[in-house]
Amino acid sequence: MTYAEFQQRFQLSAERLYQEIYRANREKIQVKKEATVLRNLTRIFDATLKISNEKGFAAMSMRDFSRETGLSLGALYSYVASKEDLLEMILGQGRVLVLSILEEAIAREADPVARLHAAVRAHLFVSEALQPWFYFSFMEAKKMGRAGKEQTLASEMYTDRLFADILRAGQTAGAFRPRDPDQSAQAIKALLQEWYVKRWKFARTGVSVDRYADFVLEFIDAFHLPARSNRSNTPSVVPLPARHGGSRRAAGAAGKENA
Amino acid sequence: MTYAEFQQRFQLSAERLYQEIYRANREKIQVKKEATVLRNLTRIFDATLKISNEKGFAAMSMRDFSRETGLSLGALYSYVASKEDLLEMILGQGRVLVLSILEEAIAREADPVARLHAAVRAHLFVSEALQPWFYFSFMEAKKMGRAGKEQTLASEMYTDRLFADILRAGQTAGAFRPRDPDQSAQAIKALLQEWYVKRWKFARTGVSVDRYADFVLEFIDAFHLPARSNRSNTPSVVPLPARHGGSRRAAGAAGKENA
DNA sequence: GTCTATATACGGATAGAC
DNA sequence: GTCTATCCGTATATAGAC
Repeated sequence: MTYAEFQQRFQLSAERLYQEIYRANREKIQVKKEATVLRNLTRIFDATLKISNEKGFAAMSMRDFSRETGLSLGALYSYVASKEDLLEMILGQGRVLVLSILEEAIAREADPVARLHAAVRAHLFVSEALQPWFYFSFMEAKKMGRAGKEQTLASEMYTDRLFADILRAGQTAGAFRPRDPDQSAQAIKALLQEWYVKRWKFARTGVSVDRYADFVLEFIDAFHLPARSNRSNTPSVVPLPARHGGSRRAAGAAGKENA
Repeated sequence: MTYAEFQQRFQLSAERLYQEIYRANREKIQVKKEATVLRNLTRIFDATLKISNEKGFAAMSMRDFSRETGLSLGALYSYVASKEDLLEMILGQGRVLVLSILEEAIAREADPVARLHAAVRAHLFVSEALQPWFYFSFMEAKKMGRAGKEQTLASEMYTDRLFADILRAGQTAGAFRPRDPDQSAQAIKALLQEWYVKRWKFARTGVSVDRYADFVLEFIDAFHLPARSNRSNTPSVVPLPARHGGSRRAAGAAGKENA
């Protein structure tokens, strides 16, 4: 599957995420006219992700926030009960959406190798479609209260297990070589994480999700698949020609993970 | 090389890092008696890393800080000009130390495979010895001013290139298969980063640095080395037995990356 | 060198007019 | 529904005694 095909199938976007957050918090929001609420919540969430991903949620003042959204302080507080509430609204709902799509994407695959590939691609594609949210979630999750942290941890362990189970099943079926499934799952997730945490690097080198997905899968396959399917000296992912013009963007790139 | 051997050779510790920070900032510090300064700076840096790695540097108030160090607010300000200054002192000096050790560790290795292995092990071992600093640096680097961000970026690109150059040289020499050296370097760094960013996971599963180093090297080798050396079905890194008692620690673990 | 007490500003949050 | 004006706690940072 390519990213374009994924998008055609799942129609995943920030707007979709925002709608889900709205649906889950409808009663807490004072303003009632749906069209208005959706328009302003979009501004609110966009601004939160933008400012936070530049300098951190804690460093985002309500006044920065007011300026970026174009709404006054008073208006903001008729959408959001508190700054902490804003954090939990955003973090809470995203996880559900991500997991549901991941599961739907691998459900139809029976073959272990196909399941592994589908899961890797799906994770990369979801994090591509919702990159600012993923980065935000990664950086800010620890600042939530006790309940929020436990949910984050649970969801982290859930995806670890999702990958580990695919590997275990594949090893039992003889499709994968014997490798520690738990360590492999964690390593795979580290490679997936790289896509949304270090996105500015990929932007600089002009690597697309599809290209990165191919690369990651070759890397993972080389370790897990039997040697026979892994003897090639001509990878599908060939080196790019050196990009001498790339350094022009270097100066301002640190911290602009959200560009 | 094992971690124990690494430690015997380099004697790397938080104290060593703190001494280097002190040397680089000696004239800015008002207090002059060296023994006193070193004792209190140790408390100051330990407290900063501890509190920040729990809830973020921005959320650490000077009163938290005063309580943790056992020094009054007034005393703190005779060591540190401002909170921002504290951030830059800590982040600035660590990078230099890390790079010097990395280079020293690979200098004596001529063979490409040995160089790659030495670099991977050295990076893991340095980040093990200075884990709180690495985590802090990863999470807080973007909150620095313009100059600080550029240095961070430069150092990030420098290590990228260090790994990419080893791969390139090895490919020219025929020791590695043709794989995009830049993408590989980034992937390797993602695996190294996992060690200090998700440390609570390794603590939970009881994985040591040495064990993780073996795993990462097998993973990397499977992708880069010619198929002949990569056909084994009996990896040196065998799966651990399942740990059923592990979930007891689950509840409080999120956010305690620093334990 | 270290403390306590305090100046000063900035933060989140709310009241009430429109 | 949105705004302006403002409350009030907490933050960083400093002054000056010991």
